[in-house]
Amino acid sequence: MNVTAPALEGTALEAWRSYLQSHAAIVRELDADLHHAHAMTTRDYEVLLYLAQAEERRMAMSVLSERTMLTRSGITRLIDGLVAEGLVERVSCPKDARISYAQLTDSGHAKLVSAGVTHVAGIERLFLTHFSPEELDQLAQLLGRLPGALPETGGCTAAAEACAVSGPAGADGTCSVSE
Amino acid sequence: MNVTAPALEGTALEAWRSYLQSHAAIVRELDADLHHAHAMTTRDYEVLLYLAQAEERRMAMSVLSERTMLTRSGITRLIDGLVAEGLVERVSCPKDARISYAQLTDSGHAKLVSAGVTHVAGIERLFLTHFSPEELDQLAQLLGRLPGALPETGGCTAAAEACAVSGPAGADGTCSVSE
DNA sequence: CAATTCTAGTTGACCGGTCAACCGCCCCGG
DNA sequence: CCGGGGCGGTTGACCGGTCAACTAGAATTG
Repeated sequence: MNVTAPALEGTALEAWRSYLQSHAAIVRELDADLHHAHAMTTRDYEVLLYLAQAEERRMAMSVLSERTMLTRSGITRLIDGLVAEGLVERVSCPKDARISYAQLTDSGHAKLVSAGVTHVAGIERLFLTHFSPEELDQLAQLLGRLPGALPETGGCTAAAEACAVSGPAGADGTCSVSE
Repeated sequence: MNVTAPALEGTALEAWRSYLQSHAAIVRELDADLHHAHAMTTRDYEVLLYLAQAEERRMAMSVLSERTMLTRSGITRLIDGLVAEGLVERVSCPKDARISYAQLTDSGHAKLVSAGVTHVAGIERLFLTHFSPEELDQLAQLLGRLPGALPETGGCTAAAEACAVSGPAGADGTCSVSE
């Protein structure tokens, strides 16, 4: 008996396996870096970055939950943590009393900035340095076809777009955070 | 203030972001498939596959924990679950009473086989179909350089090697399970 | 052989996340 | 204007995993 579809033999699988394994290893390491250097989770970093990029540095919980691909309760709890550390505040919306915003504090912003340095360095070291610029283009072009990847914005104009931080689940942006 | 290292602008990031996002989306979907069709976790699938490929269809807990990149306690609990479902049995080692093996039962094997069909189909659908054979080679070649990926076995001989199922954390093999 | 030390596995406490139930508030139709 | 339904957010119960402490059995050494 054989579980393998006939098509799945030889090198096709190698791409898949490298894809999986490298991802696991890289993400693990990035997490460890961030945790070690800033006592912070990749998730934390991600939402801090989202907030920093947002209008007024605040976002409604549910918007945040969509972006991060966490459930609403998940985001509630994550923000609870950030609030406890003073990196974020909850502010309520005058227009709609149901909404509560998570707003980046100054200390949250500062922490994001310093964490960003190590995080970006990690991406550089673990991913980018392994390829030439042409190869990175190639990769972007190939991986862009996969489900979930942005459909390869051929010459996207605004930094805003290019910056749109990571995406579903455990992504991490690497964008400018201006001030 | 700017978090981004100067080098990290433009398209370089696109490769990284597609890499992250596609992985999240694909893995999520694969998980959902497996869960929906077989009420089983990708982790479960992974260890069942390891067991199926192992000598005598059994492995010591700690070996299993290395392979799956779970902690020993994690593997204990995971196996607890599989035992409860009757997919695996614990058998003790006559030579060394400290060791206990997890051994695949017939029903576990059957379940693996049927789950394998849907899982492999998922990989096909979500990953492989997006590329031509040449592109898959390219990808394998590029991704193979990343940390954690096997170093591109140029013409690896044995199926055994090619089959060495996924790797660290949440990998999933796609190999033959013969009997 | 006894004492030490190392290894395999399990267990308890906890953590980060989900799911489902819930509360409070908006909004829309009588 | 008020009653019901839908939406935003939080909360409780649980789950899958880690870490640290522990137990039992090997191995090593004097």
